[in-house]
Amino acid sequence: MKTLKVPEATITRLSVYSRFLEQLERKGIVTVSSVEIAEGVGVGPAQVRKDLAYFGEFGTRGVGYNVKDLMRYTRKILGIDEPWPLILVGAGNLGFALSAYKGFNERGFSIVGVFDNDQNKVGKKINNLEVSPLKKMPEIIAEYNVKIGIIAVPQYAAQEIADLMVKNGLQAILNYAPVALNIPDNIVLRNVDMSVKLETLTFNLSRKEA
Amino acid sequence: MKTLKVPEATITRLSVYSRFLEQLERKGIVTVSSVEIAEGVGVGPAQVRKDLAYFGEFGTRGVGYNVKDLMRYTRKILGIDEPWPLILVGAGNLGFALSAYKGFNERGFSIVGVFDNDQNKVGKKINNLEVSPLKKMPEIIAEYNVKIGIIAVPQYAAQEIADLMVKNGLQAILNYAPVALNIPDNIVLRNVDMSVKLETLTFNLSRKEA
DNA sequence: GACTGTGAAGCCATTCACAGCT
DNA sequence: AGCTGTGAATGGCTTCACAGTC
Repeated sequence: MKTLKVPEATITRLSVYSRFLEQLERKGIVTVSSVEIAEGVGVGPAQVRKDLAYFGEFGTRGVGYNVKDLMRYTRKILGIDEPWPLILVGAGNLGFALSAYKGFNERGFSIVGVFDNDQNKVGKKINNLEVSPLKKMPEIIAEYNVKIGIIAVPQYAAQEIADLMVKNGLQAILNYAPVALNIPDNIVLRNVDMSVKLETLTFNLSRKEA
Repeated sequence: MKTLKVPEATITRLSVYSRFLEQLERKGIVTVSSVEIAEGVGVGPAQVRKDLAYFGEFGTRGVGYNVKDLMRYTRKILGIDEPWPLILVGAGNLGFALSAYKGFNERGFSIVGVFDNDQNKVGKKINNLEVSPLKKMPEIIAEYNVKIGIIAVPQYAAQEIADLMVKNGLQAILNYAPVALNIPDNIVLRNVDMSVKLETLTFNLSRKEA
């Protein structure tokens, strides 16, 4: 069992396999082969086996993988065998969108605090949670033992929020603001850009016509 | 000027550069170097130059790139020099989230129709647009000359909607349902999974502790 | 002197192909 | 016979390093 240097792409796919396995389990399917997983998620079978091989030997030769077990393993590897509390900063359109989204809960995440420094937004209910002022952040983080923060503020305010999150002890940040954040490298950072994927679509559409 | 085999990763970065250039332009900055772009978006300078080189020679040696021009070029390459009308299917939580999100508009996209086959949702207002029944899809597509559809329905309904979109002549699909869709390969498809990025965070957090 | 554009080198991820198990 | 696990081969993206231009 190797441990070092797992490609980021492998983690991404692992997350997809994990969700696919859940669907199989719900259908009562007991065993699955790498070919079936591959077809289900749209990658090659060798890729599936390679990805899993980074973490151990989960299958049985001649048989395949036990769906329930493999699902548990993938969740464990991804670190979602236990629930994660999140805080979200930015109660604008995107922040509202994110906190209303149920998909996070299904994967073991729950937003325990929403913050904004706009007085007009503080106190408003957003998906059953009251929007709090930024100064309450340390309190909520301590109460729920939060490690992960989501940034959904405008670009110009993002760095300031990131600094605040780091100062308050968060260890990972998911950033939806379209800007490169400057943070210590012991903090895990991922950036999400909602319109990038749309732009890869238009790139390909424009190109097809040319 | 080469044309073939542009890596998908290059398109993704191009989209990021394009947004960064917009910010520079708004600040009134006239010229920018590959090093500055690289620092601004978090990649290497050689990467920036290579990416741009796929599409032409936009810079001046010894000087750098003209911000306004390069911004226009990138938008042109990405196909977003003209606005794109979109339709969205699925008026649940995620659909609402997406249609409320202003970031799409800023990049030249506008949702011109929201559909759902749930009678309880049809007729409701969602961000100034009335939710329509699926059978109105052909009409809206024709009226606005829509080419791109967004799928934001539950996993079990996604394939059916994809088929419908293809039948109605859409040429590109952005799929938020966690399932591998089966569509003709002349249709451009991209999948978005909202929780994958969160799971790469938890993977890294769990690993750090171990 | 500064910075772009690019062939070549280096590196990393994916795919192949088969040995090994059931 | 069927399917996993994996070393080796392949392919592709990224980084280097420098020639070319202003």
